[in-house]
Amino acid sequence: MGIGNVSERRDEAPRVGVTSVIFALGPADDGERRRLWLPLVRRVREPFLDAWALPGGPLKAGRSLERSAYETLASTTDLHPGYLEQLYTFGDPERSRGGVPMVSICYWALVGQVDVSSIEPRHNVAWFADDALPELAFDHRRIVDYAIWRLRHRLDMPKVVRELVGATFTLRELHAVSEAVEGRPIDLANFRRRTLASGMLEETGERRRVGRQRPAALYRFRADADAPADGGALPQGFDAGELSRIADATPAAHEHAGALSALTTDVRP
Amino acid sequence: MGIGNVSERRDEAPRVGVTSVIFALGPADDGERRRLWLPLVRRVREPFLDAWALPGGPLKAGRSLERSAYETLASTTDLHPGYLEQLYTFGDPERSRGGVPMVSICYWALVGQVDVSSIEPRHNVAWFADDALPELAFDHRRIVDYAIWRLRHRLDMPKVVRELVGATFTLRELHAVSEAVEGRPIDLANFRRRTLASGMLEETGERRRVGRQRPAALYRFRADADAPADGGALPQGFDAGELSRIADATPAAHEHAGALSALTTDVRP
DNA sequence: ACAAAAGTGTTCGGCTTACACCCATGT
DNA sequence: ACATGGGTGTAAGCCGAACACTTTTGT
Repeated sequence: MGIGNVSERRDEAPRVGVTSVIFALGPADDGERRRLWLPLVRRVREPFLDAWALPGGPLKAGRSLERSAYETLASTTDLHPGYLEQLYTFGDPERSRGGVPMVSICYWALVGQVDVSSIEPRHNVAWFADDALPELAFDHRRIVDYAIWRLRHRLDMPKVVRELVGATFTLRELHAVSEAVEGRPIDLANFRRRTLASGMLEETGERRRVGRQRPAALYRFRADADAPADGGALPQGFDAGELSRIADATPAAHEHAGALSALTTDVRP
Repeated sequence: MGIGNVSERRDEAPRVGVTSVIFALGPADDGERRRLWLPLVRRVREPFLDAWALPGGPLKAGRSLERSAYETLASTTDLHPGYLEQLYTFGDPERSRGGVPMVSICYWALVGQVDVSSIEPRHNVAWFADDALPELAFDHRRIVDYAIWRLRHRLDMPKVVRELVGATFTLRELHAVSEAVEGRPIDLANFRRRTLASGMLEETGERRRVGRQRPAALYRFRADADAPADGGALPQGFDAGELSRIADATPAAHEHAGALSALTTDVRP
């Protein structure tokens, strides 16, 4: 893989791949703020041999972009995403740095709350906290930063938040999630009022006690809270229900699990 | 082009194209609100033969996505865009409706203020006002709606607004542009205060008289107003200066003008 | 003087912020 | 009683909407 053949490769037709930034919300370690975790894949080829990279795979004919992203997720994490949204398409021919010219259609996804230590380790896959990422291959660091930025701008969407807190939750739990994603402290009293005033929540009637103090009211998102306030017919992310339909159209997805786990988007086998 | 070969085509590898939604700000017709205009291309092939569609062309190897979009623009309008931003990538295999499975990387662009009636007519290219569009091929109507939505959310960016009003302008002109893009009336007095309070404008010291009334102060955007307030290293649109560099890397662009004018993204020759 | 546009003031309500405070519960 | 978290109150400040108003200019 010398430098000599770079100029030849540069004229090849670009390959198309789908790359995913996958987020999971980690547990609350000893009273600290919770963190976002994401799985990375170790590269087994040049360029960037042995570096960590975002999971990805080639775009296969006959599959929608979302389904390709879904399959990538399933094969690298064995988890089913609860939310999936297109992020950006990168295609600068310089970005593959000696590899084949590559167009990467990037997605970001949520897989819910995960106890990272309990995930069964997989070959060449590891999870990292968002504030302790290693050096990444290609321009993947930029892509991760962009994905985090997007997630932070989606905290007003029930589709997204529901995936991070579960179906029912106390306002304090919701608050903790917001602080974890925003990466900054948020006044609890004001958060409470603002959130209730949004009209997106309803009480379940039940209560939950966390420590041994007064139990807190449990809430859920109203069924009609997903209606987009702004533009209706615009490209949106997919929530768990929509994704299950995508998954249903992928009957053999689990059998192929692992087949892509050593691949990353920006190189072909 | 019968139905019989659809299933065969479905398994082909997807083609990649670049599609652009191009906006120009039309003149103020007899005191009415100004409108956005956009060029469309008449299809010369099935499917959707003779329908209007967004201009586009295949993604060529060795070119960045932006440069491909830039070339598409130059060849269909003979105008140089002053702003260019990626919109979304569409890739559902169903969308080509009998054509070859197609991935379209969509961009939107501004080409400044245009007197549509003075544009020299081109074969198979025509300009339409945004509120009087014809039926569009494929899912192009959705793409246009999304592009308009995005433009409306970019009115706080000097890069974008500068392209619509020119280098210097009165507050009333700026106000008229905002109303045209937002598609709704905006209180002039409040607009004036809000805009000045943003700190992005500075007076040129000169004045301009439009009718025969009191002349208005001329403003320009401050040189440092382009600094993104939010995320710094995130994918952004390209303004005129950055695009000129892209164009410089495209020496033969004008010679090829017209070569793509009859193409649209979702079909290959 | 009048018309038309430039430009200013003022009031109102909604929403965010900061922070003090009371309430419920188990040890 | 007291600690801990659940939940409420309140005052200050910012910002946009609405709209009345003054100023400047040419005819």
